[in-house]
Amino acid sequence: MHSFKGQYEHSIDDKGRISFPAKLRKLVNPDAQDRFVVVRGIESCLYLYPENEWLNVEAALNQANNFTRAGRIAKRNFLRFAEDISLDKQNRIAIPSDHCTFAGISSKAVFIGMGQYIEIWSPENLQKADESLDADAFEEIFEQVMGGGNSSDAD
Amino acid sequence: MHSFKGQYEHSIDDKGRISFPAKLRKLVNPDAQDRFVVVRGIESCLYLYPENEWLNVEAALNQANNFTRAGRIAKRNFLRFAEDISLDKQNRIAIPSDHCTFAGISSKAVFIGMGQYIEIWSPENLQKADESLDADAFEEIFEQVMGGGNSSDAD
DNA sequence: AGTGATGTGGGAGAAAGTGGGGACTTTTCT
DNA sequence: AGAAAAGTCCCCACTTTCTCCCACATCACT
Repeated sequence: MHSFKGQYEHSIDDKGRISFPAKLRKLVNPDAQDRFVVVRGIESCLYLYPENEWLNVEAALNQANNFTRAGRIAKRNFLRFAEDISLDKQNRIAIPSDHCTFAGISSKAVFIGMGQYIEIWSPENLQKADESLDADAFEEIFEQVMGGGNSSDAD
Repeated sequence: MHSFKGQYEHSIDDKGRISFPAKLRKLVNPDAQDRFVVVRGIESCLYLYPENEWLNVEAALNQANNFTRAGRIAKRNFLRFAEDISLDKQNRIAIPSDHCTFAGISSKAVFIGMGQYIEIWSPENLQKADESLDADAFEEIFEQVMGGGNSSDAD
């Protein structure tokens, strides 16, 4: 019931607000309604977690040991770029400016449903990522990811 | 539900006061509201614990065995540099000057939410720490942590 | 075509961050 | 001991940022 999918491009106004796509909003778990966490993604994009999904991430981070160097680094570099945001009465979110800069987002942003979370891209970066991925590589990656679990593929 | 996250840079005035970030303040447990403990961190930064979290630290330290060298050292070097501080009516804290010296903090300071506690860095030291962080190693840690958090991907 | 939901823009008020003055306490120096 | 210096805490004030609210245009559906 709450698996995000689809792609939606919206514009950003002068105050840094973006409409949250209505179709995605309908998929958000009611427990988390209006409450999200944005965090820097691995590629040049942002991840948006509804609160209920974020709790899983936090649980994983809390297992990192604060008194080992690797544990602290992991935690610090993940949490420092995470921030709570929520929808306003018009179902918009305001993305912190640091995060916009990181993701190269200025006047438009693309939401991509990714199952448990949502990615936010600048159109330019998304296009670059698309271009750097040729069709063969995509097929290979797809096989690698899906091949194992998909037994109907075998015969 | 009160897990600190985010990164906020604030300036320090002539009297040594720093605004405590509003977004972090909203995450402080109401039991501890306004009351904190600063302590020297392991890297060149300070740790800031809300009172309720500090009690857990104290409890852990009290379990350290006083009759082992490691136990004594851990306890001594943590407690000796710990100090109570609290927010003033404008939600500012005054960091003791020797703590500032230790962390190299002069005109600006960066707060980093670390889950149960908060780190305070000088911008310079933080940047140094960032530069010494190997990007590939971090990505590996990142995937490891995130992979664990996304266990609900299975269904 | 009408109606309601959705995406976009702007104005006003509230909140956050910053700086400084003044009263009071504590420390230090002669 | 007494005075000067430093530190602490409260109040006030200003600027910037955020957020709430209203308005309007567009789209989708019946």
